[in-house]
Amino acid sequence: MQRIVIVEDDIYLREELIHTFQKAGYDAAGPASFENVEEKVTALCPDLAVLDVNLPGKSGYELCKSLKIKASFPILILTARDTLSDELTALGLGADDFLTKPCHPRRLIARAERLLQTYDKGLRAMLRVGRLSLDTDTYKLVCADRFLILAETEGKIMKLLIERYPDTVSKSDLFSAVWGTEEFVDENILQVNMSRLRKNLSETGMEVVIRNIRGKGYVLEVGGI
Amino acid sequence: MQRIVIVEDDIYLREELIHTFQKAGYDAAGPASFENVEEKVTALCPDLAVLDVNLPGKSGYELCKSLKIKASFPILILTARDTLSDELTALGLGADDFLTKPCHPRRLIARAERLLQTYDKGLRAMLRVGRLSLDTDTYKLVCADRFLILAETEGKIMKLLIERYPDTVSKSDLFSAVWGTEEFVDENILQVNMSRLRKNLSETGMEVVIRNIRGKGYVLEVGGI
DNA sequence: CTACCACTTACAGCTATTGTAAGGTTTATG
DNA sequence: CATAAACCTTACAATAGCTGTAAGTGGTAG
Repeated sequence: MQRIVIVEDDIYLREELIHTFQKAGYDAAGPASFENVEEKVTALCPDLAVLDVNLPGKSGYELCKSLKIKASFPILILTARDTLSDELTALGLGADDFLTKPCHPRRLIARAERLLQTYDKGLRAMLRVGRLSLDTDTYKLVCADRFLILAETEGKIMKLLIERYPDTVSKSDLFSAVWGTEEFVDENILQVNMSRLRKNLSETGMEVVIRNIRGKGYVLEVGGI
Repeated sequence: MQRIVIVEDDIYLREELIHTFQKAGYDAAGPASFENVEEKVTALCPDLAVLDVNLPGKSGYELCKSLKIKASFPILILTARDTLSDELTALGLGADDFLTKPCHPRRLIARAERLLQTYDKGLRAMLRVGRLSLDTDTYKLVCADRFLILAETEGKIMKLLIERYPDTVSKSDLFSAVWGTEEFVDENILQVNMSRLRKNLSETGMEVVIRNIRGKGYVLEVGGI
């Protein structure tokens, strides 16, 4: 479930926002007091922060700026209708999106979902099996405290093995996934790349093994699962 | 602050563990009821889970196994002294570390810290400025929904610009960081690579600009901060 | 205007990756 | 235990992408 943090001083509006998001299936929460708000927000590891910048003492602007520097999540700014968005951009806040309040809940949800989707793409590149993860853009394979950057062909093999884990992957599936054809012209090329991949895995000392099932294909075996 | 989740059915032991970790400066918490424990644990995005496998109904083993498959955090297993760790490994739990209870708080903290450190390394490779992040192993640069994989030289330049953000970085600093020498033999090479880097950034449509300060050096400017 | 700093493009050497070739090892089976 | 099929490994050459050099253009301060 995706977590949304609401930063809003008006208690009624805050509860309403939280309720709106909860109804929409999100894990929504918001701090009641504003001491160390920044820490409170980041500690929650939210997927999205909804932030009212018209907080008491103008601190909302500062909070937005400092969150922006470190945040790994998008920020949706709520602002009173009479505060021009030009003013906000002029202040260099540059949030991911703006919305003037009061606003229709459906409009808010729609904007929030757009932001969540956009930011999610960055994470979609990560495949995971147990403590093993693979970045399918760079083919960086991480396992516990070790990592390994695979060449493209080896990376594609690893990708399929992880996607199909814990099932055995047939050779023809590997051929179509890596070379785009089932009629493998040279049967050997897969084995050569398997060999290279296995060598890399063992040289890095990763507890990851690719086991061959005679006549069936290959399976991934991850240590510590 | 790093978050540690405790899964322990004995209420007294649970509170003691939580207290121990809180005293040590961690954000510790643990669910009181065991419905949907798995969801509850993952929803908290912990940096470490401490798990008593002797939960009622043997469900502790199942929980550990299913967490292990998806978890991005290490798991420290607590087990009664009479349950042999061999039995645990035999069950294919393969946790990141074991500890028999009761155990000395300092011992527990030490083990936990070792695990946190180990897993942290994978994240240390990530530099961040606002919504911009750089993996210094692969030089994958991510900004909002776009990404770009930089060549080594361009990546090293980007790395220094991010590390020094928002300061201006002098040419000689760039030379020593990228080529390891301040006496830049050919002044041009830096500009060539700057040119390539800028071209890549703009072609990807990233809101990231490298500005030249005549006679001083270069600064990074990230959109949306 | 001019000297200096900054930018861009083209080119050639180098390195990592890839597929081919050839030969070795393991495993199932009669 | 002999044989064939499946699987594994190493070496080599072609290729593609990265890097620095060269050479020339554009912009700015004094």
